[in-house]
Amino acid sequence: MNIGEASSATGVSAKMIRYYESIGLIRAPLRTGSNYRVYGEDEVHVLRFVKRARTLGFSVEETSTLLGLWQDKTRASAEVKEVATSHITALETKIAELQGMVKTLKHLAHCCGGDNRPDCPILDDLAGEHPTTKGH
Amino acid sequence: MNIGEASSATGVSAKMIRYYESIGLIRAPLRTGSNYRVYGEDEVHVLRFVKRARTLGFSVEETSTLLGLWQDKTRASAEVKEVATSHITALETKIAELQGMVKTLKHLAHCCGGDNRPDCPILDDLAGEHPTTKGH
DNA sequence: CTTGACCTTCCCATCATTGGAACCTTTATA
DNA sequence: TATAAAGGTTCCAATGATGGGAAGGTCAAG
Repeated sequence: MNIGEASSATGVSAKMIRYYESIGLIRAPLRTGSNYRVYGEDEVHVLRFVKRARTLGFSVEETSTLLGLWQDKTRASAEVKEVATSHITALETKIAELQGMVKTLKHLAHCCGGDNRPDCPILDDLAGEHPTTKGH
Repeated sequence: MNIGEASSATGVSAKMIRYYESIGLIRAPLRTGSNYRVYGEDEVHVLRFVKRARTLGFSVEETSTLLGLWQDKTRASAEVKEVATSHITALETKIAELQGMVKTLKHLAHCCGGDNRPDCPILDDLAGEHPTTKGH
């Protein structure tokens, strides 16, 4: 299997497969006489693992840790759970942050006429004048 | 006011002030004879506008648009509302995405013993074996 | 044997921000 | 007044994850 086939078998682009190899996330595969990368089932399995972890929002660094734990037969599940739960916490922090932005923006958009007049509470807020918070 | 004072007056780092100037988001200020940037109240006001917009998650590009609308006395508030609401939509899409990740991870973490045994549903899921979804 | 699809390496761009080097200016202190 | 600290200046590089593209080698089918 060459890189293009491995790519379509895993959903990881050929570009990214080479990148993951270059940063040491995955091991360099064997090459053909004409320098083509050759992938087998094991490599595809690793790539799918990486793909899934990335889809779940783990960074490449975290994915590397998880990959190490996966390949370590003696690891404790507690270690994995620790990585996962701290990732959950980070995601929830991010979500709360975004929700705060949405809340503020929705309030401003609600107060904004959205018409042809130049008065705009959104811009007023951005400018640091807060007339919308007074009368509401 | 030099760049350091403008920075502490607005919460925008001196580095970023120079950057915003270099990409044309803000105008280049006057300079002293010794080439120091000089800021006045107007510039500080603009910087605060930028800071607020960035805090609300608008990209620099969007911030630039909003800044243009702010400085355009004849603009319609509808234009501003359009920028804001499409940003809200983007934020909500991102939130939903992150919530999906959290949901999956919480499910996996819940199924994971978190003990000293090597069995780990989280890794099993990442590896593409889905035993947790069966018995649940 | 040519064509087109694939592979290789290498460099560049993104987005917003930070860090640092090398150097100049201003201010405070000994 | 000499000097040191704190600030300014420009320029270059890195981050994280990915995409784009050029220049060139290789493989398959027609």
